[in-house]
Amino acid sequence: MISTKGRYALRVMIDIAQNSDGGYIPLKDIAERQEISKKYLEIIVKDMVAGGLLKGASGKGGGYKLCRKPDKYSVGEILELMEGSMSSVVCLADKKFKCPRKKTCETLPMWQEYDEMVHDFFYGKKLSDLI
Amino acid sequence: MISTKGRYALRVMIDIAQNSDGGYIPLKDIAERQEISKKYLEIIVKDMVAGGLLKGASGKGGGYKLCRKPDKYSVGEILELMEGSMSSVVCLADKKFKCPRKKTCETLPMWQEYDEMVHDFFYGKKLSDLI
DNA sequence: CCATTTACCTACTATGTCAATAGGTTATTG
DNA sequence: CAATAACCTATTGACATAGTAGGTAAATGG
Repeated sequence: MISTKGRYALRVMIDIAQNSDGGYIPLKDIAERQEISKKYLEIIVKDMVAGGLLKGASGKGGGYKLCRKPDKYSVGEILELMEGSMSSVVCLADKKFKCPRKKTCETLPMWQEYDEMVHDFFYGKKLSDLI
Repeated sequence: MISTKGRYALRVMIDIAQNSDGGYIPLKDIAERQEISKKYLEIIVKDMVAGGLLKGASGKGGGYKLCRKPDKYSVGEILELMEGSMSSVVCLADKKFKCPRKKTCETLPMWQEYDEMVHDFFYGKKLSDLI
């Protein structure tokens, strides 16, 4: 299940894409439009800046803006940053996780197939497709 | 992320399908083969009986067996029973959840499309496909 | 008929994540 | 230099996960 972090992040991106003319948008405005607590959004937006999705600027006239054009962001990239690994099972989420049943596991191929499908879906969708 | 409940349930089903000749398989045997705590499996298997996936029998010669042939179980049915709703977002998981942004939500169509894809994937896969 | 086997039942717990809230400090600019 | 806005650390309540613990009830083979 996608948590608020991923969903809100997506909405922030869309909000900025729709309301910015290239300048910075203060978080206060985004929070009001999206009806999400500004305090909570601060946490989310901080991760988005650290992850290279947004650029932030302090002081008067500051706020947040996109780093790229909307068609250069995939939804998968945004979700993966906020939600951590998008893998369906631990076995595939953690590279260091060495399952002793790996060779004989009857379900692993299905999880792999599933993960691939999900990956393709979300990385195929661009931010621009949502606007 | 699929939890142990869903994953273990699937493994129990496969284990029974592979090791039963139509008779009951004691949980002790399944737990040993699968290397999962028997105590924990009890909880899982209990839900599976209640959900109509397995049939249980007490006493000597008892245990668990499948109710149907493996090709009559879909993976989706098993996962949905153990994990609850398979929906990607709250908005779609809870029928009673009335989102005030439903009409204007830019992301909802994507979640719907995603949920449909996931549903088709897991309901298309049968238990017999995993054996 | 009874000891053994097995399912079935209730309760508890440690750990972690989610979704926030609270209260500050730093940076920028009109 | 005051207002604006990002940035930072810490805390919290609620809930889910992944079990553990210790029993009772039912069925059967000897």
